[in-house]
Amino acid sequence: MARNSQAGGTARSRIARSRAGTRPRPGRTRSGNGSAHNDLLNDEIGLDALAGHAGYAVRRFQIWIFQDFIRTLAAVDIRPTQYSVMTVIGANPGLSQMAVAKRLGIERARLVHLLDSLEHRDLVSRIKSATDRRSHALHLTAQGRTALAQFKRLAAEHERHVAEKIGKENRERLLQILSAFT
Amino acid sequence: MARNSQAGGTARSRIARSRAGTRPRPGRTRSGNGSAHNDLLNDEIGLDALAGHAGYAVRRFQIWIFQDFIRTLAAVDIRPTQYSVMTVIGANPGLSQMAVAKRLGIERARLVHLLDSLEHRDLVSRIKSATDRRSHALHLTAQGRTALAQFKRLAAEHERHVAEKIGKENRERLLQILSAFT
DNA sequence: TATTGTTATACTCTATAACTATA
DNA sequence: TATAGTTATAGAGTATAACAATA
Repeated sequence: MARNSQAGGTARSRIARSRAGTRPRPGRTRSGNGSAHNDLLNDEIGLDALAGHAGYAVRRFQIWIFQDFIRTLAAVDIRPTQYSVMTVIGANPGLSQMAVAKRLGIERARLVHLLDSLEHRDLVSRIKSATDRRSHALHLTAQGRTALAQFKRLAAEHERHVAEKIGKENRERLLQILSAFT
Repeated sequence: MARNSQAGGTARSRIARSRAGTRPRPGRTRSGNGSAHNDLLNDEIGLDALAGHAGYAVRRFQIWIFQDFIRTLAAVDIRPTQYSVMTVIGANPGLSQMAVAKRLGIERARLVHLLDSLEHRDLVSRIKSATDRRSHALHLTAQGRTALAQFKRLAAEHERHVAEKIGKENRERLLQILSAFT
C-alpha cells in the first residue's frame, strides 16, 4: 500500500538500463583467487562486488551443504539439527537438556520441541534424574541407537558429496580452519 | 500438551546411569588431520562427536560471522542481506527485482519487503522500466551511494575481525575454497 | 499463456519472557 | 533466590500460492 506512492511520478524517459558498468572499488579485494570471478562478461550480473566477503561465501555454502544433507537423509526424515542432537546424546548418554542445548548452541526452549519429536518417534527418551529432579537425563532408545548408525552412514555419504563439490583436500582444509567452531 | 504423556509412566525410580552432570569438554580428540569422514562411523567419540562434519562447523562459523557483521554494522543498522542487495544494485544499476533476487538466491517475494525498507530509508529507488513496464529498474539514490561507501568501510572492518578470528591466511584460503559459491 | 511485482499464508529458526517444580 | 524444563509470543528467513498488470 505505502509502496505505490514511490514509483508515482517518476516513470519518465531516459532511464532504461543504463550502463551495466561497475565502478572499480577502492582498496582490498584481491584475496588471491585469480580465477573464476570476473563474470562481467557472462550474461551474468557482476557479483564481483561481493567477492572478498567471507560471510557471503559462507552463507551460500551453508545453504548448499544443508540442502544436500537434507536431501541425502530425506529417506530417514532427519534434518541437520535433529542429527546433531542425536549424535551428542549418543556419544554422551545421560546429558541434561541444558547441557545439550549449550553444547549445540540452540535455545533450551527450542530443544524441547526437537526432543518432543524425537521422543515421539521413539528415538530418544527423557528420564527424570534421581539426583536433581528438575532435570532429565537424555538417552537414545535401542531403536534410536540402531537408527543413528544408519544416519551416520548417510551423513558420511553426504560428506562425500561435499568432498566432490569442493575437493577432498579442500574439505579437510576447511575442517581444519573451522575446527575452533566445532 | 502431548509431551507429558511421554514422561508420565516412566518417571519412576530406576534411573540407570543418569549422571546428569555436565561433563567438561575434553580436549580435541584426534580430529586435526587425516580422513575426517571416517570419524562419522566411530562411536566412542565423546563430545567431539560432531568433528568431521563440515556442515556443523560451517553452520557455527556462519552464525559467528553474521553476528559479527551485524554488530560491526549496528551503528548504521544494516544487516547482511540488506548489504548484499545494496552492493549488487550499486555495482549493477538498473537491474530488475527478479534479476537481483535470482543473483542473490533470495525469493522475489522477500525482496519486495527488503526493498520497501531500503526505499523508505531513501537508499534505493524503484523506477518503472520504459521497455518492460512490468518491471522496476533498481538504483541507489545519491544518499544510498554515500551510505554504501560507509557500509563498505565497516564491512572491511568486519573482514578484519574474521581474519583475526581464523587467521589472515586461513581467511584467504577459505575464500578460495568457497569461490564457487560467491 | 508466461512473467514481474505484489500480497498472503505457513513453517522453521531465533530470541525472550514467564510459568512450574524443584533446588 | 536460582535453575531445568516448559509454554507462549514475536521476529526474521524460507517456501509456496495466488492475483493484477503487462508481455
